[in-house]
Amino acid sequence: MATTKGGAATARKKNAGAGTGSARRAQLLAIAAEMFASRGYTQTTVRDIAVEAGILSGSLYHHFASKDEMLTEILQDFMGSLLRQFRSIADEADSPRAALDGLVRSSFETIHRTPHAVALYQNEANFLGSTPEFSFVTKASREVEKVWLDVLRAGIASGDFRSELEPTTTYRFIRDGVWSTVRWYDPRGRLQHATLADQYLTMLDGGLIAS
Amino acid sequence: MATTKGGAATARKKNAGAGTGSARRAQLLAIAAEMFASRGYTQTTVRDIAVEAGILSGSLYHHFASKDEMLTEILQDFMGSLLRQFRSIADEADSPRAALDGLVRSSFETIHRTPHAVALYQNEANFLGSTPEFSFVTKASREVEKVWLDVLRAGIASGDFRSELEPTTTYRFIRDGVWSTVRWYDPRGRLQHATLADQYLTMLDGGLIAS
DNA sequence: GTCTATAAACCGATAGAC
DNA sequence: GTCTATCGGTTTATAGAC
Repeated sequence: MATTKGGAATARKKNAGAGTGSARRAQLLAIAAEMFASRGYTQTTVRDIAVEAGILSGSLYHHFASKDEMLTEILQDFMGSLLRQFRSIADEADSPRAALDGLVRSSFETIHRTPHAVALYQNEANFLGSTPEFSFVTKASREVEKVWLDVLRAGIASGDFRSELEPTTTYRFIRDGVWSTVRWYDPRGRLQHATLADQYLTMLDGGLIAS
Repeated sequence: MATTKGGAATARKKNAGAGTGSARRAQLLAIAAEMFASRGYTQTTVRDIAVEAGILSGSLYHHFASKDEMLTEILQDFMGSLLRQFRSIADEADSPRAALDGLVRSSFETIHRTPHAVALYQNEANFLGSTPEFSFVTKASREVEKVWLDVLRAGIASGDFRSELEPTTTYRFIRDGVWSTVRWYDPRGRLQHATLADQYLTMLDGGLIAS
């Protein structure tokens, strides 16, 4: 744990000199993310990742200090960019309705763009939350929640959203309904992510019951 | 695999004679379910379960042929009773609206009553679906989907539900939104499952947007 | 940057005594 | 029904040659 950054520092140094970007490191992380997402973090062995990358398991430790470090880096990159994305959408929206619409569409876009990271977060976040090493995940989740809650509360206050809705519970229902999509959505299938967002917003905005 | 039922048969035999019910077996399964749900199936070791039960890991194999068998039995009991429950609700409902209302409320009730089994199904179903031994889970899931889809289609056909909704996608959104609740709902907390169902149905029926 | 070789720990499962 | 004792296999991770 104390030597956690050894391999990483070496890789970054070399990369900074070459100027090509740490392509190898990023490539290995992409492989790891896909396998972590599809078969689960604990079910994926470092051997599995190495074989998929065409090297031996020991060689992975030249790039990463531990298996945990791979997961940490994947989730940190994901949570960081997600939070920035959500904040900019909420900041630039003209109305609570437009903000919520943008947040939902951005979420489906994210599922389309980085399904592995989303699935990983979706499947392992609960377990990870209990270990101190991954407390940053819980922390980032709370920041994201704050953004959505502000939008919902503003909409209820302005009369745009129904006042019967309890903000926190409503947020959780929406969040889970949207992110769970990653379990069955196929990025290469015929159902486009924008269409999916349309369908979800149709249901969410107007409800199920015909008037 | 061939001797899968050895331990079980022994336990049931002894139990049938004593007439006390296979209380020990059920108790061990309850312990296993809770640990599988809270820290994940693969992250839970047979040693963990044994310690929690106050025995040694080897002793578990007197009751169960394998760790897999414990998971199978938990999920089989759960999926079976869930399917029966859903079918009876759909059959006895007077209208599509009443049927959907009943299905949703019954789901929240199930989360309240057996949170561990729900969480287990929610967290491991995707992974389990790929192994032939647990194909019964996927099969039961499809039967459940059929019940919900019939209700949604009937409601759209009768004009009770909005015709813009695509049944399959709508079902998945509802399913995920409802079942995901298990991740944050506390059965012993102050928020009752019936209240939660009310809040979800308020959002689902009428939508977010104020009229 | 990768390979060879291996350490150290852990896992599921078994055989047989009590 | 539980314990003692242990086997065989797998896992993460390390040290050092190339």
